[in-house]
Amino acid sequence: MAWLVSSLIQAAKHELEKQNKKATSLKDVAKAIGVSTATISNAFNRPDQLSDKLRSRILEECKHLGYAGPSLAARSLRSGKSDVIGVVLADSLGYSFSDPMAISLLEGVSSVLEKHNKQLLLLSSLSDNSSQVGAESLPDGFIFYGTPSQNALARILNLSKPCVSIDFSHEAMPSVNIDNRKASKEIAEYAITDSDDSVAIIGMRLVEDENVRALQEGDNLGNSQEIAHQRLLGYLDGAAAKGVSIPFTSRIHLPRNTIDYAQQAAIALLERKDRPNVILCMSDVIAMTVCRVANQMGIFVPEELKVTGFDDIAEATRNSPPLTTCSQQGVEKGIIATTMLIENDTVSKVVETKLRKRDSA
DNA sequence: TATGAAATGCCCCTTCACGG
DNA sequence: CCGTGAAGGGGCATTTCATA
Repeated sequence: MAWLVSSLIQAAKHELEKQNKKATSLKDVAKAIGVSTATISNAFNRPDQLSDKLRSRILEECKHLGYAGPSLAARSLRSGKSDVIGVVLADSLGYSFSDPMAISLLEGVSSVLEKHNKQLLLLSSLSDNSSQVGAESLPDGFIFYGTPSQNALARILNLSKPCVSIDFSHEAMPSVNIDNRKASKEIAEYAITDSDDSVAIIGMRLVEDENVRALQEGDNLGNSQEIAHQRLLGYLDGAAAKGVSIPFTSRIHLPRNTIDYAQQAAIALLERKDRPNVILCMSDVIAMTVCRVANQMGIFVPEELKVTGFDDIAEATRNSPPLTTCSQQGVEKGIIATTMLIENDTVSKVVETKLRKRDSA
């Protein structure tokens, strides 16, 4: 009798501990059902390893016990795999969700991951506290979208997991890129029709400066492989091919690709006495903003002002007037990069861009 | 005795090797 | 064919050990 009571107390105590401490584990259900842990695991993951009868009994019991199946965390601990792919965004998550290109890219990435039953983990290289190891220990591989912070890059490379970069190149991984310089040259040549044209450029992140401003001679443009740098060179190539030179005062830097900054730049350019009649913009967001400002000022696009964008986001076709821009196939880039990662393809790819001739230039 | 370093234990699961 | 025991894997918590 005494034994019975104490064992009941033990059982109750055990039950209580289980309730407020931790969730039911594979081990718990194995004990409760009276089979080995391996058999439970097999029942969920390898049905061919046990009889249908036992398997259905186990699944039924597990449902009763409130056990949904082996934990992902424990599985990845054992197998060293998680079936999770990390996408490292150069910008903050909040900004990225407002960036149409990032959205398109993720659409492409997700479509491939879904086919392969893999999960997606979004990381921002900015939310990166010194040397602290964070969520990046989970994924089996990484896709970098845009140049990440040095810290994040170093830490992730240190994990020796497969990586693919998009829109930048790094010696340690294959990349998916477009030819920014060529594409920019092409669109500039298309928009500039006359050697008398007065051309301006609005780009983002040309220099390290938190203010909207014109470039100056001697500005340090940083890494020559940077997208903005390449597009700038492309525009200058195109202008030169048409016999036009673009003065520093007409090369405008924005700290980020946002409507607010673009508006500042647009107003400044269009209020000039010698205002430009062609504005080459490094993104559709900037170009659409320029169009809107021009409309408000009573300047006709494209009759008095030609505007070109870059990216070919969905809104570009709905702009007034529809935007002449360069399609850089965001979805496609996401698909290609993810496929490379999954198939262990380490050959870098250049995705073809397409000039979209619409009405703004 | 106080402190830092090294060893051990655990977590939870998958999977190899092997016994009825 | 069915099923099981036990190893092992990365990091954290705890214990043990060694040194100043």
